[in-house]
Amino acid sequence: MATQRDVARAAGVSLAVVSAVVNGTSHTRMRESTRTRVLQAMEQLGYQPNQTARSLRLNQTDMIAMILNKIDNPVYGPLRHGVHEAAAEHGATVLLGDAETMRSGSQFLTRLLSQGTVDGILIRGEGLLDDDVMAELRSHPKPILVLEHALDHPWIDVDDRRAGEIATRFLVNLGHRHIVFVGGSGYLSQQRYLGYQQAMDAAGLTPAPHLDTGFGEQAGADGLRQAMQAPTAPTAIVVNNIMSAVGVLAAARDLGIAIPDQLSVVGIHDVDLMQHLRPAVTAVRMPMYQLGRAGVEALYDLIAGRPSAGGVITDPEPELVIRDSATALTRIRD
Amino acid sequence: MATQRDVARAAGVSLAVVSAVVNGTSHTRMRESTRTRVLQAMEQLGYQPNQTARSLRLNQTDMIAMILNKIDNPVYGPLRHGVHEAAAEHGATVLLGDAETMRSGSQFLTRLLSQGTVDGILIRGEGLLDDDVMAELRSHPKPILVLEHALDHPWIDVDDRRAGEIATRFLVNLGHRHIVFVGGSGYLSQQRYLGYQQAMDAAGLTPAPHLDTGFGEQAGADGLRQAMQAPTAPTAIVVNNIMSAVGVLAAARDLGIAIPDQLSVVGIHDVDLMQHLRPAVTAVRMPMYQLGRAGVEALYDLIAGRPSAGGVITDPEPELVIRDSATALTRIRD
DNA sequence: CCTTGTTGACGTAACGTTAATTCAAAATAG
DNA sequence: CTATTTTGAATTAACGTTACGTCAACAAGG
Repeated sequence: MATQRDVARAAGVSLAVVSAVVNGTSHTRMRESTRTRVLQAMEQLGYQPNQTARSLRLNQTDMIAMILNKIDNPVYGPLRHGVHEAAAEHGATVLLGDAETMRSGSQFLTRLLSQGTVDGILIRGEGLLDDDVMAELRSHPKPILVLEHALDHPWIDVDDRRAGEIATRFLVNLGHRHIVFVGGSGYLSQQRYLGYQQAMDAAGLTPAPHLDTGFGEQAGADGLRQAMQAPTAPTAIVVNNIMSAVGVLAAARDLGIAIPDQLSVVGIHDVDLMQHLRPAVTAVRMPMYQLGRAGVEALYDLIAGRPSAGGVITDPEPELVIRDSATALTRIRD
Repeated sequence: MATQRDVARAAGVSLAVVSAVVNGTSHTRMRESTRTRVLQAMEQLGYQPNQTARSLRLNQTDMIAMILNKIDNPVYGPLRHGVHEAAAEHGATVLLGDAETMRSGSQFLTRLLSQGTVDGILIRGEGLLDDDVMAELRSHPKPILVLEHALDHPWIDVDDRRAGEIATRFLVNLGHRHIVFVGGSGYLSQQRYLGYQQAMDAAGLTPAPHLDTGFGEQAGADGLRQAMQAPTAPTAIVVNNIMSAVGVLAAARDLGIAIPDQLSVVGIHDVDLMQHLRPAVTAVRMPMYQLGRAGVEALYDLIAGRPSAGGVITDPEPELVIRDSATALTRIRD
């Protein structure tokens, strides 16, 4: 491949001029005619800048890493989208990694920890990385931004507590009095549960304990089964994470529980899939796209050494998307 | 951050020795005591090799790019897994890109096209990239391997035709005679349809035309609606791509069609989600993990200038996973 | 006519690695 | 005891960029 040296030779100018043409540097000036001559030579030789050399020289790679705990969870679609878009605006590419495959000594981690690979790291799922890995990451010379609440790192997140509250209040307003909160574990789920509690308290209802059965479809099924074993069965259920809603629907079907007639369901996080299930699932949509964008901006603040605007994103609030899985309580229970 | 020069100074040796210690080069020899002294200095200074400098020197980045057309399609989970794993065995990291966001001039593309960013490219969804983008990619100096049938590039793929055949034959063996093939578009879908045709022909049945409604949930719903408008309604349906199965189930529910009693459904590609739907979806599982691994191996053959073993992966055959969405035809129709 | 400023460019030193070459000292051979 | 080989290392030249410093030629100002 052609280098700047080749271009310089072909255009009959010095290296410095070629570099200046490539970068539009103002320091090194030249005649317009020279510029076009260089441009032509570049065109003719098919010159492509060498990123590696550039990165070495500038000590900056224009790449950021994003670590997610389960990449193909559809809730990350808009997040990824926002991150990629905002990164592109900063001229950067995104190196995507899955926390699940990030054991200590993994290739991805080694790559991150060696110098000069990325300009910064975005991470969601801090809780899922073992301490060794986090310790190694913390030793990373480039900034790290956590996309969820974190104690010892700059962080930014959507309003999970509020989402729990919105879902619950919606059910309360529909007349439900026995509402359970199902699924999840860890800080985020706890925040959502807190929102649930808050809404229950506000309505003068007693919150049920958090059925923290974990994540994914099976967690939803397990949660529903547990919930139905209570002395007084709930008439509504807030599902902590959206893929668990699939499991809730399946388990309800298996148990002969009609949704929404016998049980109303509201999920937290909204994905395309939810409108294609039957019944279509009512869910609280989180501003994940905005989280992605804001995350990148905050990271670039850090990279530039500017103070970074972190904390909870409140501007686009979590938004209730009403579909078919929740309905007003008509039968009087209890 | 500490460089080899710092380590050399601290250990009282030359740069060459440090480099040799880092890489275990045999050419530059040293006393064991010197080696440990260097190792200690590295430890003490927290030396991390600079990837960028290494890449520049070696003209190799130990990164490969993988381009998918819709990253969060769950069918890609195992593919990604296989690719990451095999890449790790080659000491490489994977740069993941989405074809959807790869327009001409996109950041990701620019990055790929500039020299020295990746050692090779894996791409699935060639058909989804416009000609400009493909032309640009083709000019890329590093090898490209296509993870689906391609005319003008080395390629490797799972056996889509066989999958269509397996799904269809299963339904034929269950006694179905009116079987339609729904969803998809493009080469891959066509292959699957070919398999469908083949199985129909083999059973002496007339294949229905390909209802190529596209991809995703909506495509499934559309396909089913179209299929039911035929003069004689089908008793079974092969769904070209798995996420469309969700749409088929939803549309069936909306139309009052009981699955599997009135209509048997078999999907191509299997994902976790399918066992959590009701009814759980019978599907043909494709060896995507193996495709990922084989793809990386083939790519590294190309990179090393060895002849690359491409073509259709036949070793793990597509495998039928029987669940609840297909059943024997009991009512005599037509 | 000399001074000062501007234009248009060139030379070169890094950035951190790796690997080829060189070389002194020690070990071994004859 | 000298000649040769081996050991253990040091020097140095790239890899392709970028940006600082320099500088000749020419123009404008006094």
